[in-house]
Amino acid sequence: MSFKLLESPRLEELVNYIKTALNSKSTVLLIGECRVDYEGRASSRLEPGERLVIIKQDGAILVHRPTGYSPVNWQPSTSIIEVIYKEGVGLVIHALRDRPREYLTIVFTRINIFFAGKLVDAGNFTMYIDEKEMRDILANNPFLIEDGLRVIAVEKPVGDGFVDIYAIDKDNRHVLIELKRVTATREAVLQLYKYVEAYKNEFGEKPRGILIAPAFSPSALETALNLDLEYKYIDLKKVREYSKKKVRRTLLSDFTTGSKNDFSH
Amino acid sequence: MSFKLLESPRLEELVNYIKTALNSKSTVLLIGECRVDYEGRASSRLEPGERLVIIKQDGAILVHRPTGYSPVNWQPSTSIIEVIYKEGVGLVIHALRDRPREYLTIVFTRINIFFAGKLVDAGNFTMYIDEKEMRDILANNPFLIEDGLRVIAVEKPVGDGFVDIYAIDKDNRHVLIELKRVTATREAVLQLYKYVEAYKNEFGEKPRGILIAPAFSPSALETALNLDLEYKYIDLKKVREYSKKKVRRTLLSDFTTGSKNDFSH
DNA sequence: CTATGCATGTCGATA
DNA sequence: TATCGACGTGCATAG
Repeated sequence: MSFKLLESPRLEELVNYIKTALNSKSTVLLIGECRVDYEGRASSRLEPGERLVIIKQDGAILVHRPTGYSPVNWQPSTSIIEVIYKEGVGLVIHALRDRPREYLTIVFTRINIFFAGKLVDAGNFTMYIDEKEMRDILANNPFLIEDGLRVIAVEKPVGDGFVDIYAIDKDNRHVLIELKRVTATREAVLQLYKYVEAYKNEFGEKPRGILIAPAFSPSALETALNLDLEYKYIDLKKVREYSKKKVRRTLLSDFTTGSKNDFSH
Repeated sequence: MSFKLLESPRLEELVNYIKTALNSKSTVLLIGECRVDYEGRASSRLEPGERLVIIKQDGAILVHRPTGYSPVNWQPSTSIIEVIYKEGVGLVIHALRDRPREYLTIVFTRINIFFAGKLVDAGNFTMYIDEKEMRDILANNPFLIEDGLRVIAVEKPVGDGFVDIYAIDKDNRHVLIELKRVTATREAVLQLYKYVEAYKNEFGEKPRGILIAPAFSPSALETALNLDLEYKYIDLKKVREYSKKKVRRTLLSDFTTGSKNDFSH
């Protein structure tokens, strides 16, 4: 990684550093005092304070306060970025986004740290269980849901939606299965209900509706009961064992014991 | 702002710097090569690459790749953070979150930049139009919706939800109004439909249902038609004019003209 | 503390 | 390109 680092630079001289960095698709970090205006789908104003501003290699901009997960202001990667020094005002960074049309303006009155560097990051990112994979695993291993279940289709179009799994049970009844990877809410039950009703209208036969999730909110359980829908708890750890991707678990104990080989590949 | 900045530090010596920084509730930035494992609601693995890691003053952790708005991995502010140097492995940062129980592990094999500083940020943040304010403005100025409309309540409980505005029209018909600050989708129409149906069941009278938004998706329009619901376009700029908060617009021209007093307060 | 719905949601897939 | 649905959604608020 090649980078440029400046401590407490003068704002005037920084303009060209930033422009150069942006032109060469570097990642820029600025730490200092600024205020921020945003105007677009909504509008906001952030009064002066010390923040971290990140301008990424694809033009994404993040303004982070010293606390919290979310950036207080931002612009996704489609931005056009201008950098100007205005005497008596400060270092002005202006980001324009098309569709939706949005403006973001950052005005620095002091900068403590400037960093610009080309980060090289080709590392692969794998998410091991998302809802799609959970669906595929259960579709390929329907006994995890119920004995004697035969899966006919995944993402079967029903009404104006798609039910996750469509199957026939051991008594030859039709089954619509809706999956949630997290706690199922009433919304999930209503979604399943919509499918069941649409299926009934479309195919003339009322199917069983089963909601599968690792947990259920009370209102979900109540609604399921009222709407004559079934629900079934699923153990994600168990599902994960059937994943084709090998998942290497990282445990807290890896770091609290003295073992040195936890990360050997 | 007091801060500590190190260029290409040795990982061994960095451990104490980081611990000290975290203890004193400083914001920590690390730029270097790392890999990341996550395990919780889902699991993920990020192979080695150069990234920016932010540990905020409240314990929020963000791992940012050189592109994109979203952090590739993160932990919100409820984390417990451990920092360990493991010979032959690297600098290990471990963040544990309760509820939901989630583990995040970052392993640095090289660090180019270490920054730790106490950012002072008391600046006020104002969002000028969110849905709540849009609702209040329309409730206080119902003529913006329709002539002769009398608002009875906002956030009126209907069924197991709350309709944004409840009103009586000039013909004394009951009206349920659902607001969207952005393009209304079919989901928004279905939500309104739920309220209209629930109201009918609860109060024995079928109310008018009006969906108000600056734009509508085709399926929203179609669904509204099918479900006998009304829709009305609203101009957010017009609504904004009735806002009690004075909005001072920040325009691109502010920075492209020579004026120096654009940010005077 | 849980449940509910908004968000400048963002992001990917799809028609 | 617009629309749709998922997300490790996060987050505030109401009950």
